[in-house]
Amino acid sequence: MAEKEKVTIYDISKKLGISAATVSRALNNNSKISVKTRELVLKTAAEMNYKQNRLAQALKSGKTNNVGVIVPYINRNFFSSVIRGIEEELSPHGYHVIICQSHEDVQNEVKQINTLLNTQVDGIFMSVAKTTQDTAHIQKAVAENTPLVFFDRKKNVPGLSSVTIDDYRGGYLATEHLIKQGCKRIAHFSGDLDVEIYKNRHAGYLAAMKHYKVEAIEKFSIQVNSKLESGASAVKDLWSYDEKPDAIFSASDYAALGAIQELRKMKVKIPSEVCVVGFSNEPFTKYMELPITSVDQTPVEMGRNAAKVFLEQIEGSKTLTIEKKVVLAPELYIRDSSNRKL
Amino acid sequence: MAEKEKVTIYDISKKLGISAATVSRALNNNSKISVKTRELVLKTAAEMNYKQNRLAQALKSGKTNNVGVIVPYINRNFFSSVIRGIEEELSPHGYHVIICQSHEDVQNEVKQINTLLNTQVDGIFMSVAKTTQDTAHIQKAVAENTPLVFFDRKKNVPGLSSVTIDDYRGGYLATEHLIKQGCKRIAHFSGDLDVEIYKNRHAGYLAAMKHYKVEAIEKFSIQVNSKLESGASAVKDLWSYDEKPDAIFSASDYAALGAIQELRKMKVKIPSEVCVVGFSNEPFTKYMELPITSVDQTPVEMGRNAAKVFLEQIEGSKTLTIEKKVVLAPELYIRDSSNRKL
DNA sequence: TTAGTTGTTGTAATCGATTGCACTAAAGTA
DNA sequence: TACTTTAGTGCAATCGATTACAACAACTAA
Repeated sequence: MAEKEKVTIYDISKKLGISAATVSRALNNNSKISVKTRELVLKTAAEMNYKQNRLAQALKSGKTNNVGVIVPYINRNFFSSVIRGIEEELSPHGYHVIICQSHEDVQNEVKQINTLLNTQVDGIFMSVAKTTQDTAHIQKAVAENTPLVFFDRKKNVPGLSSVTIDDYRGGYLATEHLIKQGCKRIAHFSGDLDVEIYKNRHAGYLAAMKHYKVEAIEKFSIQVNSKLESGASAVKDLWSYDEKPDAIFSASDYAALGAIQELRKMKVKIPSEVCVVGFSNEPFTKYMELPITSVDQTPVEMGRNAAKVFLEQIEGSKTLTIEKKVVLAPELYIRDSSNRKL
Repeated sequence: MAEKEKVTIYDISKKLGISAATVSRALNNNSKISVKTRELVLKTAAEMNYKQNRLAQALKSGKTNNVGVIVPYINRNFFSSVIRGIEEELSPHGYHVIICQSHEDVQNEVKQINTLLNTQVDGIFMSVAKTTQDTAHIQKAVAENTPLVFFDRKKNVPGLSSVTIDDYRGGYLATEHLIKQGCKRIAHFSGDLDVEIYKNRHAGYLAAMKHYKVEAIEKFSIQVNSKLESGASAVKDLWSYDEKPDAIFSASDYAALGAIQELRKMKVKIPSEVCVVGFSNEPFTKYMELPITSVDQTPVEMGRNAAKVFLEQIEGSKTLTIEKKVVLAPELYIRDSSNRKL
């Protein structure tokens, strides 16, 4: 009884004694069909609870209305927010979003791209794994004519568009803010400088220092990872020096938090003695007893923009691929950890 | 030049002067094919860079290897973690995960289910919107024979499986823990009691109170939403009474945090004067200067389990649908906000 | 030598929707 | 009245892969 009774256009055509072609045309609002027939078909289709089989349609048209998103981990706030942006922008256009995780591993990236191409997605969005160097797998998407848009972490592949934030500017803003708080010895916790985003944040930091003629002490630049312990141990290192920093700009919120916890243990007062600024505006930064100043990457906006670039790309002339680089402005959220003017 | 040259089995068959059927069989390791032919086909397919068109295959087989997940918002930590679990469990089986957001609105839920059914997904996972009452749209999936598995927020629909955590037990554990800390006047911040999970947490709270013979003062049960302000204002209400609570078990981490912030303003000492326990184990709870005790819902496990239920359901006999209710045990993470034995 | 196997491959239908081309009948024109 | 348009439909091929059934060759058994 609970038989899956899938109604096709043939069922409708049989019932009405007309051809399936006519039914199809009526359902698609084709102009060369009489009003009478169209209404009859539409009415019958509704009655029979007809549902278009998008699979068949996809096979015929070569368009699945599916897009794939590849991120390192889907449950990182930043990535899930970008995906939210993509979904919300694309959903009204009838697209579905398929998610894939690379687990920060190029091998997986390769597999995911291949299976996505196999399932004939209409486009791919991706933020590459930290370790990704070779871009052969990405070129493949280009070769198959599937639009691919990078977000946040990109690679330079000719013909491919990207949406990123201006990490340089983020680094600059954060540092400038610290300088304006009166800080003179500003340390920087950077991520892996081989990764573009961290390199840019670092460059922004240096540029601000230079612009305001504040000396950037070399040993004050420390490489950390996005873990609390990493920030804590960096603080320990820094405070072993005679001259101690009076501010920290961390490229990671987690390292910033670790630093704050360590500083508290050392009874260093924040922000009066040391100001701290993080990066990413992770949800926890605003919930702390001492809320942490951070650079927001506007992830939802990033997703929306990536989606828009994709839409332009497929709606535009198929043959002409336009490489588009969208750079979003980061926003500095000033909170207690660096606000001396309370 | 960058022409999308999709190689089909016909191209292979033409090149080798054999039929497409033979090629198909060779590629599918069909037993009734000579080893020689098979190897020749496989070799040629590789040379021509043949890629199976899974769309055509899906149309033929009626199986897309896609599943849909419907959640209120994808960028809530809990939901994205569940999705991660689903993805990681299903991906090795060749499934892709399509995500949809209901924005806590039944209308959207209806639309999403319909479009998912249209695209012929092999299964649907969902956590219903808070306001969902009517289940007609869900029944529809049942009628079309598409397996649907609820997680966390479920509805009672005959034949449908679900994976949830034992909210009752979570409420009980949290309350029991508070009692063992010596708390006697334990308040409860509940969510909307019409929502099953909140009702159960509340019931668990009451059960523990009863079991340990601690009086559950009625006006100490306050309904809040998942916002900081809500928790803060609930604290204000409570502290207007002559007899004040010495513990708060909040069904929401956010309300718990709001409560803590308000208590701090009032110079109430935590945990010595008041112990606080939250629910969900949001990432921020462990990062606070005063880390917050919370009930973990093991979201990734929940996702994995939901995926397993789905797999059993489709791999088992198609005709026999088994309703399976998986209930996971929540875990209490005891942290400083309620730990007096430091 | 003939009938019966076994192994291998081809033919053609199928999944459901779309669409170029052909055809019919009604309307318009001379 | 005879001829051209034009609106409305149907036929059949197509998208790419799968598979029941038929066909055929080679080989075995009688």
